[in-house]
This record gives sequence, structure tokens and C-alpha cells, in this order.
Amino acid sequence: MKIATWNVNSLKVRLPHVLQWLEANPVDALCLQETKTVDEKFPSAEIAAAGYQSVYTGQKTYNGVAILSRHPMQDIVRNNPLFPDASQRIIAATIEGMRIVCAYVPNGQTVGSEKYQYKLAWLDAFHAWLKSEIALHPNVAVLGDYNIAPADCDVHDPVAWQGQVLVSDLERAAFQRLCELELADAFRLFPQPDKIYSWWDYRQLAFRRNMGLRIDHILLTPSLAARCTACVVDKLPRKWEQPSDHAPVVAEFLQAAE
DNA sequence: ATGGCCTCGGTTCGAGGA
Repeated sequence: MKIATWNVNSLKVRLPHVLQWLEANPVDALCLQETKTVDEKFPSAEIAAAGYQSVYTGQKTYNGVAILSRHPMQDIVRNNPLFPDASQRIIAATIEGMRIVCAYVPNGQTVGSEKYQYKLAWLDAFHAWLKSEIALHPNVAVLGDYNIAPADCDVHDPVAWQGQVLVSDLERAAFQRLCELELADAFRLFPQPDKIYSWWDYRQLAFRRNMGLRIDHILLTPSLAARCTACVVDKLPRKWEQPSDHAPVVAEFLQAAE
């Protein structure tokens, strides 16, 4: 079993990349963020032709999330029932006994701004809802763009970024509280090379200079962490023409014991 | 340099992202 997450920054623009990536990486489930696509225009036929079912919740211009799966999906939940919100940022489905939560955490804009307060409130409510999902489902994987770099080793220049949005103490504390639900950062279950990131600014030749942040994550309940055999960032699509500013993150699992 | 790029909506610029 392989699962992945990718902020595509417009599915309309990136659909060819998604299809190309799935052909080379036939994961069981792929979580997408920032589809920026209303449901009526979701490219489910093109995705079905590649062998994937889709569930999604989108809106015009901003946000939007989807799960693509090679297997049937059950118990679809859209958004957080504990947090009324016009932004389409969460979709969840059960796939092959795995509860897959796909999330696009708010960006926060600047520390102290209204959007920053919204991000913190959103994360509080996300924590409360995940707690109930974990109580309901034995195997939960929470994939997405968290817009938080959990530690300084996830930041190319921690001094320059100190206190900024995406790395601030309150955001990191919120991430830590999610981990205290007994969710493990799959990437950190394994020895990793230094300076691995999942997002690079479009400006300043940031990708070429590896000026990035690791803000896309896969969190796992203990049952899944025990079965996880690898977690990697696939930088390759970031090198393609007209790329998303994010790269996919992939986790691989042993099958559950019979 | 409070910059730089990309996407969207809707027109050639502003908002939002991270």
C-alpha cells in the first residue's frame, strides 16, 4: 500500500503533471490540495481513465481538496463538522481499511494577522475533529499541506525564517498537539538526508538553490506507523516545466497482518 | 528592497499564496 499527498496549486494547470506522476508512481491513494476547481469542473473522467476514482470538494479560485484512489472509497466526509467554514479544506475517506484524511491547512499570511488567527482556530478545531476520527477508525493517516515546518531542520534558513509564519512557535505548538493525538510524522520515522523540503518559492531560483521548507506531511496512528516502511519527498515533478511549488510526499506500508 | 513568481478572475492589475 502506497499513499501520497501533493499540493498541486491548480488542478486545471497541473492535471498533466498529476497524470504523468501517477503513471510513474501508481500509488493506491493520492491526496490533492489547492485544486482551485469547482466540483462541476473536476476532471474525474480524465482521472478515471488513468484508473483512479475521485472524491473532492472544491470552490472557485481558492483552496479545494481531493482524494484519488485505485480502490473504492467509503464514508466520505467533507470539511470539519466542528468548524463551519466556507473554505473547502478537508476531505476524508476509508480506503482498504485505512482512514485517509486530506487536509489543506490555512496559510496564515503573517504572524498576528486575521488570517493567522483563523489558521490557529482552524488547527484547534482540526485537532478536536481528528481526535474523534481516531476514536472511530483504527488506522488513520492524515495527509496534506500543513503550512507548518515542524522544526528548524525543516527550514533551509532557520535564522532568516525565525518567528515568521509557517515556523512560528504557536503554529509549531499546534502541530505538536496533533502529534500528541499519537500521530507520528511518517517522514521522521526513518533516517533522512539533511535539507529535504517539500515546498520552494517560485521566486529567487529557490528550487535550484534548495531554499525550501518541509510543510507537507503524512501523520500516522501507531497501527499505521508500525506498518510504514518508507516516507520520501519526490522532488522530480518540481523540476518539470510549469511546476507546482510543492512536491509530492509518499509513504509506503506493509499489508496488515491477516 | 515591505522586491523577485505563479494562479485566478477578468481584463493588462489586485489578491492570495508561502
